[in-house]
Amino acid sequence: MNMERTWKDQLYQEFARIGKCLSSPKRLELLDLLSQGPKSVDQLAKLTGMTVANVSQHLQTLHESRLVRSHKQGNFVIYDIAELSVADFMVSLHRLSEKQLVEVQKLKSEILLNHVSMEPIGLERLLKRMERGEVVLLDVRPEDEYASGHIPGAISIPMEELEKHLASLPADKEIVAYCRGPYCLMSAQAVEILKSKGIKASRLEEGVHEWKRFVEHSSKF
Amino acid sequence: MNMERTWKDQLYQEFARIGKCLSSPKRLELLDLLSQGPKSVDQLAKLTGMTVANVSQHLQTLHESRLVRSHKQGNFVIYDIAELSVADFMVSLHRLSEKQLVEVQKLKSEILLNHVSMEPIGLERLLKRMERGEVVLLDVRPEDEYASGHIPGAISIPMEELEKHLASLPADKEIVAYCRGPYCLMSAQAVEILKSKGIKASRLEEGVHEWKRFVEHSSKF
DNA sequence: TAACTATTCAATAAAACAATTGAATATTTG
DNA sequence: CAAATATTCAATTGTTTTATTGAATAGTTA
Repeated sequence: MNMERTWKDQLYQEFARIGKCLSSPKRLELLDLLSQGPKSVDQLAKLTGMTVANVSQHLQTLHESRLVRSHKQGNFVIYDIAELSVADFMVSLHRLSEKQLVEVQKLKSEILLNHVSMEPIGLERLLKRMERGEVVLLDVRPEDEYASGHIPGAISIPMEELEKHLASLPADKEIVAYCRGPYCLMSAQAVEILKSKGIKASRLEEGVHEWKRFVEHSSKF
Repeated sequence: MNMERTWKDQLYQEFARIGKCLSSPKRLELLDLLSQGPKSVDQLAKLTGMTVANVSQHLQTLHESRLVRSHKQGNFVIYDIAELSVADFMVSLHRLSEKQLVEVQKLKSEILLNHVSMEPIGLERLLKRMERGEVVLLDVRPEDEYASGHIPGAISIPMEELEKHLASLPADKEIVAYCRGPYCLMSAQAVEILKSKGIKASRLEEGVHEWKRFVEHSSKF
């Protein structure tokens, strides 16, 4: 049988291994969560609403395709994305999905209508205004996610502690809140809380990886 | 039941629709071929070694996820990628697969060992040498693929016509051949033919989309 | 060492998928 | 209008995949 054909078949078989990882909604959610920082199996189970056994199984699939890696820490097994490029690839997938599938666009806009008059600020404008000291960037993700990577200049106040720490925010400046990315609602909730306290606030749709891609694509010279 | 949970489930369901398209080797091969230019169903069937019915089925899956589009032309249905970004996404997938899966690296290097002493030229060096007029870039894909997009400055001689048209090549310059990309072997075969005729030649691994990405990432200023 | 916790393993049942076949449709050509 | 061609449809089969359950393992703490 044709040599070249079998070679191609094997090659595409391999590409499809990565593809198979992306064919389950739950696995995609796991990859997104791990993109924000390492997590244990039952942390992931709680965040996704899956059973632990189920999560473990999915993680092994991802592991076999080298998209995640793990190490043992005491009783826990901590999973992490295998490479930064995996997170970047997830951004590509989100972008493509949003561009091609109206359903994604619909879902996104529909949820933001629930969160009143939320015109998001763009990355470019945000960075300019931060330079001029006009706004404060607020990272509302859990502390450990902030610790494993955040947009430079952002301060960290996890969602649950936001109401307690309102005082520590500069009263005169506008607040821009961000979280895990375009499909995470924490920042939207944060903005609502801030607004309800009379603080001027807006939402940054992008997360760390979207930011990273932005600076890489715009700062070449 | 939790509002946010159902929203996320729907959203990731949609992302996974794109993922499912990428979970079959044959569908990936179809996407790669269509990235090079529009093709009819049985053209694709011949190129991939599948039955026509099977190809048609896969194409419909891809169509439902808006990764390809089609129009009727006489008796034929011509399929095409829906967006340039689909081709770019495929490049991302290839890159990620090659980075994470040793199997892909192995398959790639093993086939290039069959093609004698084939040190490929890099894009950067190629473009410089083209500017200086030291090399001629040769596109060995079928004419219509060249017509629907090629690296600027390249001349088109489809693989099958190469031996006939050897005379039309400048005798004093080195030839660099390219084809559909890193996983297409036409350019390697072309180089072998050229070398056997005593013409100095080397292979460019990259195809049109890899080139496009290269210039977009390096020419920002 | 015993109890406890986090994770994985193994077996199962239900659902989704892929390849195959032959028939049906639509368009073109003689 | 009949024959030919390209594609799609529909039904079938065998294979993979997913979620679920309960048991097994490995490491920790009392």
